[in-house]
Amino acid sequence: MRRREVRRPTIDDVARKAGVGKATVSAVLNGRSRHARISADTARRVMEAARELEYRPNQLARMLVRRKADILAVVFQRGYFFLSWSSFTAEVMRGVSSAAVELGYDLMLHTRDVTDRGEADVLTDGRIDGALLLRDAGDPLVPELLERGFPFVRFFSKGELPDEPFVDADNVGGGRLATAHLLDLGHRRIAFIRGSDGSTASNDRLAGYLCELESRGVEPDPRLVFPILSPQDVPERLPDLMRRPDRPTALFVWSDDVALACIPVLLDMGLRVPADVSIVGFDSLEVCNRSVPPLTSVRQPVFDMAREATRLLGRLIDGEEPAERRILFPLQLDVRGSTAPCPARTNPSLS
Amino acid sequence: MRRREVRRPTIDDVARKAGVGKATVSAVLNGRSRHARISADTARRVMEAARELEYRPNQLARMLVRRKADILAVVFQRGYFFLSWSSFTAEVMRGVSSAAVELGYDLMLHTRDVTDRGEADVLTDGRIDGALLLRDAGDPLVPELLERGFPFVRFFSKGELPDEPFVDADNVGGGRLATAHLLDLGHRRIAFIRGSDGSTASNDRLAGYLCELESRGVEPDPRLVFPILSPQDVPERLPDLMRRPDRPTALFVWSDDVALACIPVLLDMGLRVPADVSIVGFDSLEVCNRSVPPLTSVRQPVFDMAREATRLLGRLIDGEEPAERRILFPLQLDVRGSTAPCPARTNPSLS
DNA sequence: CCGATTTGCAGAAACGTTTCAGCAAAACCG
DNA sequence: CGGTTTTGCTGAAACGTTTCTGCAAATCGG
Repeated sequence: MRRREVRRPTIDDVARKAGVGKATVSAVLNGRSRHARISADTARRVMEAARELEYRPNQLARMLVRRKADILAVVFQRGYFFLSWSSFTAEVMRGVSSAAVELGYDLMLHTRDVTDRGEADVLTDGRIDGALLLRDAGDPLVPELLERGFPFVRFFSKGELPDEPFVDADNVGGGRLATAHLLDLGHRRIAFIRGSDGSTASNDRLAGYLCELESRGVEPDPRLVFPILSPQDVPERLPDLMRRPDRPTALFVWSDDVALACIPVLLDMGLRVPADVSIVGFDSLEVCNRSVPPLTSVRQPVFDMAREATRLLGRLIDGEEPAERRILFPLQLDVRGSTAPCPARTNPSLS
Repeated sequence: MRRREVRRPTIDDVARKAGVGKATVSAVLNGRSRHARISADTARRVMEAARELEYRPNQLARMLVRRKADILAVVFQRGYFFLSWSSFTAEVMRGVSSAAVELGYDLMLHTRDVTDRGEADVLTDGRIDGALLLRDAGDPLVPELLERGFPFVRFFSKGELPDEPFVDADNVGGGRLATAHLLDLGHRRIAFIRGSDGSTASNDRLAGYLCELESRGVEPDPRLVFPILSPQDVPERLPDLMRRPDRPTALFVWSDDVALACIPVLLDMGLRVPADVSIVGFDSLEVCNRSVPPLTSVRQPVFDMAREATRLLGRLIDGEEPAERRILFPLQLDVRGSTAPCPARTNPSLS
């Protein structure tokens, strides 16, 4: 596919052909001319020349001089992006791209394996106007970007630093909601399947779970807080929890993707859902309706949150001082088919 | 987050600080100096100055003058990317990014809603060195790019034009493999669930299915070729096929994602898998092992194919004339638990 | 020790755009 | 009609790199 060495026409070619200066061409093509007022006749000539030459401005040159790339980066936890892509991630990307289209941005995914130090460099090297960050708590990238004054918004995790813009859900409240639902159904041995240590979302949900248990006078059992980080790990890990003699009668799982992976594994162990074990997920993605049984889940407006985060980033890039740079979305519970009253006989803690 | 207006240090600043010309700085930092030979002492001074100033070259300027962006685009069928992201897509991206890292490329996803005409313009505007295309048959973008001499590789679809580089699997062979397996199990009423009309992959698998049926003397029934384009559509569409009195005893489904979505729906209809209905998927992704029952599927080396396509693209960008610019991967069948011998009594076409 | 070669570096051009400052000509005002 | 403002456009500077050309100084060969 030898690259055809026909030089693409430049703005000079258009200017020459139309018999005007290139400043005029630029003004005509960009419309927004503060200084230059263009006569209708000249504009027509320029347009015609551009059309005939099939002129398309070189975006790199534009970006360089305008100091604006019209590109946003989406930065996930290192390695996360392609390792454990999930329905959740897809929904995030849908929300981001929906807003990006409206604001006129393209999206970039950084895949190069860079050191922590290098990561901030890569983001601030001019090719990108701002970044959406889905990163763990205590990430060194965040203070680095903040210090450099590079526009970013953290989403689906809580901002930790003063002045750090973020969009998150009320995960503590969500944790309470799910736990309260299971308690109301009579469950007492409720396990919380948590995610990564660094995930503020998972940690907040855990906090809500503990808080609700205590406020209802149920003693939390630390052995019922059980980490499963990804759907892949479920077949191997979950049986460890469920084969205990005092196994839980309900699972509150930090993510829909993990919760959905639990169902076939439980079935395989001879445990029916929800007759023997109730499950509550988190996010309430569309797939929750398609599982058998449909998954009860705390609804997080993932699409809207991603959208809002992107718009906030847009405002920050434009140099606006948004009234609210820390946005918290409320949560609510979608009760579906995966939760049922606690089966009295199989619960050793009841008698 | 007012953008700190500290000007980033440029190559001039480094040159001044080190007391050398900027050509020297460039030579030192890039190493590969054909013309310039640098003394060890000068190199040290430059490095030191760069470190002290925390100098990071502006990539835009580099890209402009080098006429190289070190960025690859991944271009899916319009709208596909975020609408129906799936395990398959994730695997594709894993393969692409794996090769991209090795070759030193970043990845870009185009999300802006552009017209067909505009799409080629966006790709060739200088921000990107080459593109990986996952597009339907007869896509107007392809001849456009070919004519402009822009480097691209089509993957997971068959190249149609002369000289068009592509990486695909032997889908006809795969279709025969799956169909033969079901025929061997005694099935005669085998449905083929096909994807989009434009998908060469789905069409080739259909061709293989028809070919194998005929070569075994089984009359193909056109009513058993049934389109379901995405997992979301399964609950609504599949019952139409399976409620017929002469319903098929086996499904050969064009994609794992759709095949996996069929299992709960069939269960819901009271049909056991594989006792009542056998299912064969396509791709044999890792998730096939995690379903209940595990999904029999034609294995397509998605990761390797994506990787190979990316490497081919790399060579095309470098202006090499690769020996083979049309790569076809062979397929094989992974028999798992979702296929079983045909149940004689429930198949009206047998007697 | 003299011419030829190599070494080490600097200045300037180039990449293709946007934007700033300027400048004639035309239009306007009293 | 003389001065001010507006109109319509142009040339040059700027963006921050890489790379080409050139040129002294150092080294080498005999």
